[in-house]
Amino acid sequence: MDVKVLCLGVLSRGEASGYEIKKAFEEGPFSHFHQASFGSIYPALNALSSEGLVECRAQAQEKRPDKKIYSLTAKGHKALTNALLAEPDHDRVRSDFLFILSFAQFLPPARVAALIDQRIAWYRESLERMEGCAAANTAPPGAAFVRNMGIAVYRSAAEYLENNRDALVAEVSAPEVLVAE
Amino acid sequence: MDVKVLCLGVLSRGEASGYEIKKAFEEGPFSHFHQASFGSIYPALNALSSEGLVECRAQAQEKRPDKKIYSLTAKGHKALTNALLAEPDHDRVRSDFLFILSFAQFLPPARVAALIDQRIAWYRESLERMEGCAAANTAPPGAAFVRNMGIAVYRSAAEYLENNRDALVAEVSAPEVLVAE
DNA sequence: CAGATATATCTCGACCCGATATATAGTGAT
DNA sequence: ATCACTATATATCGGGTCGAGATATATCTG
Repeated sequence: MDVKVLCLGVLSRGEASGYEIKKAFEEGPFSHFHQASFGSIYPALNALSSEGLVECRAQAQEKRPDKKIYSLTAKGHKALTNALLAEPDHDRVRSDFLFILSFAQFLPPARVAALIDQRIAWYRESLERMEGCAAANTAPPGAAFVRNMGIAVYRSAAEYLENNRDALVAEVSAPEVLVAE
Repeated sequence: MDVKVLCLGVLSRGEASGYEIKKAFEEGPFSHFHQASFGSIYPALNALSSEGLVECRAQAQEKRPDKKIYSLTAKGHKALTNALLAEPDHDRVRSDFLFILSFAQFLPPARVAALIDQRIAWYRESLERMEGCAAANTAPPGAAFVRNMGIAVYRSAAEYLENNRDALVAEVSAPEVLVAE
């Protein structure tokens, strides 16, 4: 599942510029399970264009760089459905937060507490954004399913952090006295 | 948080070879929130070695390639605690599964069902492995905290899939009749 | 006894991210 | 009123990382 297929997927929801595709991965409906940078999106769009999978229409803008609006061709739509039929790669998660926390014994307790508090706040903000998205009714069934799964998972993560924060901070604060009891 | 720091972290739990470090990311305690390939681990170990952050002791093995066992130096441990104090990068998730599912309307319903069933089975297997890890009591507090968070999140993901599977399959099976009712 | 799996290191091409360059306009702070 | 930051918009480049394969051997499975 490379960036070319990712772009095809975003464009299947409607025409967009490279900049708008980036935003779909930053704040949009794909933000919690995929991302792509400009350094991969723009080359991908060029390749897609020369393969005839997308069409490009330049929109001249006053005092702004021309907006290049891309849209899916019939051939592009076929390529997308074909790519979606492939066996998905296993999920990949990279969380510096969890890596750092797993060495909590090397950190000052106050830092551990702050790290967890920041993360809880981030989850709560993301949840508000995801829940407040009114497009949930009009969205296709798959998109709604995936969005609700994101909400369920984020909620359980936030709850875990809230319920176990104090215990961890206490454990890294108190020296190994507990063992003696 | 590059692979060099990741290796330092694994080695802080005890000496290990490059092969064993890889396994820590594949099946071990880091598997659900970080990963690293040989193509990044071996160069990282070499760099770490020439910086004096790790020591290498070659263990000659009969009829096997020599095992190079790395261990943390005092300088390496200091570098690790220092790196852990940095602000963590935001988490990154890449899930082809969710990307594909978000376009469920382009897939045969049987494929959607199979995709979800496979994923439920994968979560259940992972949960068994994570829960069956007896080292939970002896593990340092941070590691146990992170492991239990993984269990909580995986469990809620599996439950969501189990509870919503049939509804999604029904929605992508039935044509847009529901709108008329 | 063949084939798969596990141990073990290492390299290389392809791919991708993050930073940076370029240009302009609006917004908030001092 | 000016300074700095953010947003819109495209594009490239260096460096980091992945996945696949090369190499070698032993053990387990059918």
